[in-house]
Amino acid sequence: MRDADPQGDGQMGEVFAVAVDLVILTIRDERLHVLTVERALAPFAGTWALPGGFVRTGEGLEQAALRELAEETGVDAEGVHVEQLASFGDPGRDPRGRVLSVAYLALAADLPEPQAGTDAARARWTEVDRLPAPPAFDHDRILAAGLERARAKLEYSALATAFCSPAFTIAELRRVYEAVWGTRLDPRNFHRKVTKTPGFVTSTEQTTTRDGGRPARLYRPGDRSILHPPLLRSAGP
Amino acid sequence: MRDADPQGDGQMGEVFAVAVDLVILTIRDERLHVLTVERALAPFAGTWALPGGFVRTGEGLEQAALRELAEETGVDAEGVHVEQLASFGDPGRDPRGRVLSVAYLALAADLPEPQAGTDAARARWTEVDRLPAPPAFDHDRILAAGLERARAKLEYSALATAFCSPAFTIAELRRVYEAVWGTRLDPRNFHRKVTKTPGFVTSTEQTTTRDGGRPARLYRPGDRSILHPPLLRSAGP
DNA sequence: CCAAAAGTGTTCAAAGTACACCCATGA
DNA sequence: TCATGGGTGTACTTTGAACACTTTTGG
Repeated sequence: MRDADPQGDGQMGEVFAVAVDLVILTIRDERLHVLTVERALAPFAGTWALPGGFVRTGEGLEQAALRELAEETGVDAEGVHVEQLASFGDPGRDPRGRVLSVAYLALAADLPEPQAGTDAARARWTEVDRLPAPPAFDHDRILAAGLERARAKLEYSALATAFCSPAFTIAELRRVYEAVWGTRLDPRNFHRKVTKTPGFVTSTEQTTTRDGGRPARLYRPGDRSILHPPLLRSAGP
Repeated sequence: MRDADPQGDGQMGEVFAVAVDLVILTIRDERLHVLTVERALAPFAGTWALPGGFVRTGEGLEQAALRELAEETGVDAEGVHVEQLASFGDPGRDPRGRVLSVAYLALAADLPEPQAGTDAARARWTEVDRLPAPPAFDHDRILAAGLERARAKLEYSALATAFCSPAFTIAELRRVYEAVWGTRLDPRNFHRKVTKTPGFVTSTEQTTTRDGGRPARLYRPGDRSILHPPLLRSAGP
């Protein structure tokens, strides 16, 4: 099978168009938001969708994702976490033909209001649990996969720092967890846990009072992406 | 971008062939093995590769993965865990043209010696840390992703039961962890931990003496796929 | 001064670790 | 009988949860 002509005639392999779609998450006003666009053209004109587009000739997948990210948000890859999420390629998911979409998950600190890209689509931040249903294509499944991935990875990785500005306080990091998980965490125990997990955050000498009260020390992301031990959501009572 | 003709002319989107490749893992002789094929045709004739093939017209991605799995192992999906792993589609990864490969991870109980599929390729089980280097295409990266996924998921999911026969003993389950992680676990504490994690395994009334010694109770996989609390690899001393 | 948030100490409970010990089989 | 692995009890250590308390700023 592997040896069929890759430009096959449909016997050994169908011809696909390949798109990248992005689940771009950020935290605004202590709530989790996703970047959505309103489709201008058919199919699904007028309904919301995830930003994305086709992979160009000679372009890598992640390269395409970063290009779309820049087009939609005006942000270069600097400081934004991007990882591949999953691929969706079942027949019939796009009425125009056989389209495989490679979904990417991007996590960013609070970004400026997005600029519409070169395509005529209005982009905006939407709170994830106030989305109008349903989106174009199978983008509800893609978004669900992105949210699940983000929620799970907060537990055992240092991913939460990707939602923070380059220098952040422990309280700001805690509000990331609270927004993504929809829970409340004890500020004092959280502080201890984070600062005692090796490689999670590294202390700077600076402090800030931007949250009011006593000055809080500023931290930068640590050098480890996997946390041992993980920060577990409690199973609940 | 999303609105380009999906059968585009290379301006708005390149034409891809889409393949599925499988990382099929099992445990034989208490060691982790992966199913490999020896390529008969160019490119990379004579080198090992992961089993896989092109997605056919009108065929879903997982459907294609299950078909390849059946072709290579003679096993139907029954009792085999299959999940999507990641996609690899950078230009140049296949000398024949632009090929995107959607990799799947499959975990199975010890299977009979594989039958070669319809393609002229010899398939066999290979111990994962005794693989001759390097494989065809970027299959070393795909395999590495599969191993990492399997190792990580054992911690926080009930995935290990996918490596066991339908009725298994706790010791057999423990040997799965030991093989995949390459560690030793205390049989007594492991037993308690597994049987006290709700939904991990469900007890049957039967016992077996196939491992020698006192009869061991047989278990079936439980109803939960996510474990709370997880079975953690220790960070080490 | 007070309010607010940062950060530390302390206590109790829950979970993990190590290992002594008994159990039920086959040879 | 002994060897072998299954399974339980228990003591000790580590971690987590709850919360009283002190610290350092702004107003």
